Amino acid sequence: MIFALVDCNNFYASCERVFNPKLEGKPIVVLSNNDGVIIARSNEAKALGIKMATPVFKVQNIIDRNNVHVFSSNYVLYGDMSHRVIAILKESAPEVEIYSIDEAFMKLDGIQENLTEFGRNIRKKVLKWTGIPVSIGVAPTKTLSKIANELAKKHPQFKGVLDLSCLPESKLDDLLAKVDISDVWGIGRRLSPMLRVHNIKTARDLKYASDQWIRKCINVLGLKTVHELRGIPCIQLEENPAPKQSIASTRSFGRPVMSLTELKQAVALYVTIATEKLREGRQIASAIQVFIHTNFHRQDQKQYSESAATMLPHPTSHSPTIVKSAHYLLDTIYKPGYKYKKAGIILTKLMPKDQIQLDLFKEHKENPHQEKVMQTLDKINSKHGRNTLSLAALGKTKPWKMRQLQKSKRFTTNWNETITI
DNA sequence: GCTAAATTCAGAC
DNA sequence: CTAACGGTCTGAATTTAGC
Repeated sequence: MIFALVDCNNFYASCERVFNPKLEGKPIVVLSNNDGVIIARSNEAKALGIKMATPVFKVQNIIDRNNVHVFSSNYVLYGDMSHRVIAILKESAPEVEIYSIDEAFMKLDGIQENLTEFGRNIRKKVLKWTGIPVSIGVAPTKTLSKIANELAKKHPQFKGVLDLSCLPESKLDDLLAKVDISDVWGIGRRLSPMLRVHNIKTARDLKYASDQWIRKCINVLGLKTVHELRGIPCIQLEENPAPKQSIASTRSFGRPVMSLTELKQAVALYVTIATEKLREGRQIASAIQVFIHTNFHRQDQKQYSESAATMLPHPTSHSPTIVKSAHYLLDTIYKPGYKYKKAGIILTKLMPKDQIQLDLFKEHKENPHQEKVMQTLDKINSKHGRNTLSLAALGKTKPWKMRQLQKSKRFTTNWNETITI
């Protein structure tokens, strides 16, 4: 088998740069929702020592001194750019798995061409048509293609494309010996230190670890990783992802929230967001969880964190019904006197819309009227823009809504935002 | 003491 | 100027509940 992993370089930062070419060569960072932490950096920002997931205030002086350009995250823009990149990949190979907003696996079996050349062509095309630079790693397993991609990105001599599929074993091992254990797909912050203690420090060390030991000290996923490093494919390409099992919508607030009224407005908004996704996937939810908590980072303030869950009256995607349940749960967990920082809802026990499990003892049919109302609402909002029509429960002012002070325009999806001067 | 369900942990990006 | 630290999702392991 031959896999390719295509990964957009510094994706969010690159998207910002496409529509603002003056930023070429300049340091850029993109912030999380609520402008709290750094979630993407251009190469220039990385070179300044700005690390991933750092709270902005901790590197504010580096930002100021070096005139780093700072953006709030603009998911509408990034999502649209992602679609454009994926569309090009899909016309280049028959089997493509969209792995994340900035990554895709491709199956390259049966391609006669030299695979490095093939990769270079894709790279050129994506850059020309979208403005986004990508790196491509080719290998006999997904895990190795991830490593190939990392190496392609890191070492300029590969010009963005590295094919490990035709390398002799000893050469491959030399490369794997240069890959830190924490950079192996599936080895995270708990396993890396544990493995290092046992003298497994590189991808090569892990490749030659004993199966029994790995099974005992990690788990079956660890074993799969090891086999994949040996070139034995254990993780298949998933072109059609399984339907979602849960849908969450959770946000930090732009300022502390104390009142139940405001929490209810926020939670109603999160239900709206989650049920839109639910209906888009033609699913319905059977249960809901709600949680609230104070700011964990404020040791000077009293802390409170609670969650609660309930079954919905019947499986549904009707937002007013779900808001009612969410508000009921909020009533049970809310305690006055705390400064809440974050709230969220999670829809669970999802099922396909057309396969409602009928309860033997309950006379409940999905109300066709409710379904119609939701369809009409979705139609209006897709035609006239999100939020054209929304529940009164969201409130009008939303003083708690997240900060996004430095957001770029939605250049590719909104007519009013296409031109900048 | 078993299985099933719920919860927690760890991982990814 | 203040004060300031993401969001979504999955699969396995672990814990708890129900018999």
